[in-house]
Amino acid sequence: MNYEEAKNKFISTWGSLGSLWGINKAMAQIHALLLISPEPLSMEDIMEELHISRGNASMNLRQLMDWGIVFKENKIGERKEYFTSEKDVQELAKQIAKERSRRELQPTIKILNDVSNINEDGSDKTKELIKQTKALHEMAETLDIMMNKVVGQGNNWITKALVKLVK
Amino acid sequence: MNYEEAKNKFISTWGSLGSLWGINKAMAQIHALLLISPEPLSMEDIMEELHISRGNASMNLRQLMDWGIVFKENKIGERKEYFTSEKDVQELAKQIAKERSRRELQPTIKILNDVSNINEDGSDKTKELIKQTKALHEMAETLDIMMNKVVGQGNNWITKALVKLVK
DNA sequence: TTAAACTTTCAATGTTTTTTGAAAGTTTAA
DNA sequence: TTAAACTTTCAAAAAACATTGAAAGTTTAA
Repeated sequence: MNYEEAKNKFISTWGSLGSLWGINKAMAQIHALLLISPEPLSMEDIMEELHISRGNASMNLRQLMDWGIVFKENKIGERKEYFTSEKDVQELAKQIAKERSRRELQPTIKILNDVSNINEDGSDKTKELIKQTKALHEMAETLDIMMNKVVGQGNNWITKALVKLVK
Repeated sequence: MNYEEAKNKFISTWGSLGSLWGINKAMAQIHALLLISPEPLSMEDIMEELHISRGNASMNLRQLMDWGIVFKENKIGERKEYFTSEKDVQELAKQIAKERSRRELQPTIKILNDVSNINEDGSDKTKELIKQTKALHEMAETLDIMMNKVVGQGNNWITKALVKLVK
């Protein structure tokens, strides 16, 4: 496999993986491209490499910046904007975990909490609803703590120790 | 909030969360319904509760069984098939983690491995591609271990200890 | 056997999401 | 100021994905 093949394989894999994880293909592909690019790229560069339209590039770059994993960069003496991705995968994971917690997990936790606090009326179905949503609530909170405190935090020794322990 | 409201809220929340996690809405809703149902339900019951067609119910039930989180059950003397979900959320998480590892993470790890092993040709871009895919490969393997060995395994004391440690 | 009771399949249809591209908007240099 | 260089927005088109429902398939009781 030569460089071009490897690059394309990586970009398209990352792209289809992205959609499984709730971000769209173009967004994931732009991210993949920036991640392996030693130099910042302009919007023009990105459109060309990935064969996507200007609008598409613009919108997805914005989303990536909202996620905090892609940044604008300005070359002195140039009007054009350039983009780079967070290159440290530890930091990348931290940022992604943090955002997914905020966008998905926390709203879910709130609803699980509301639902699990309805009035116990003695019926089987109410008991089951309360029991199961309580259990999910507890699990979601554990997961939330993991995502915010364990992933990518400076205390990465925890992960290493854990992996050694269970491997 | 009464039982009906709470139930509907739970089902629709679980349904839209599902699509964020890569399974479709009907599938997630069927799962939610079975999770809080004290009795096994027939396909008819499910179609009625969720207002979905027979075909839809059939296909998504099959997928849930493929994921190993929903089971067929036969009532004696009855021809009809009934369905229940895995009720233990710990076991549920284990099963989901295992399947996602198998379906998504492991194929990705393989590709990251292939890509990170291309010939180093001395160019900056090749160096960067190798460096980044190696880092992602390592991270993906750590995550894979976590998903298969830590989540839901009998050794749940690990999770508890970890949460206490970092909370 | 047969036929009733049930489940599965799949082409057609409907829905949602993504993408395009051209017009509107913004910034900067002169 | 103006106009060139660039970015953003958004309605319309395309693509992807989910759902329906009727026909085909399967199982079981008699």
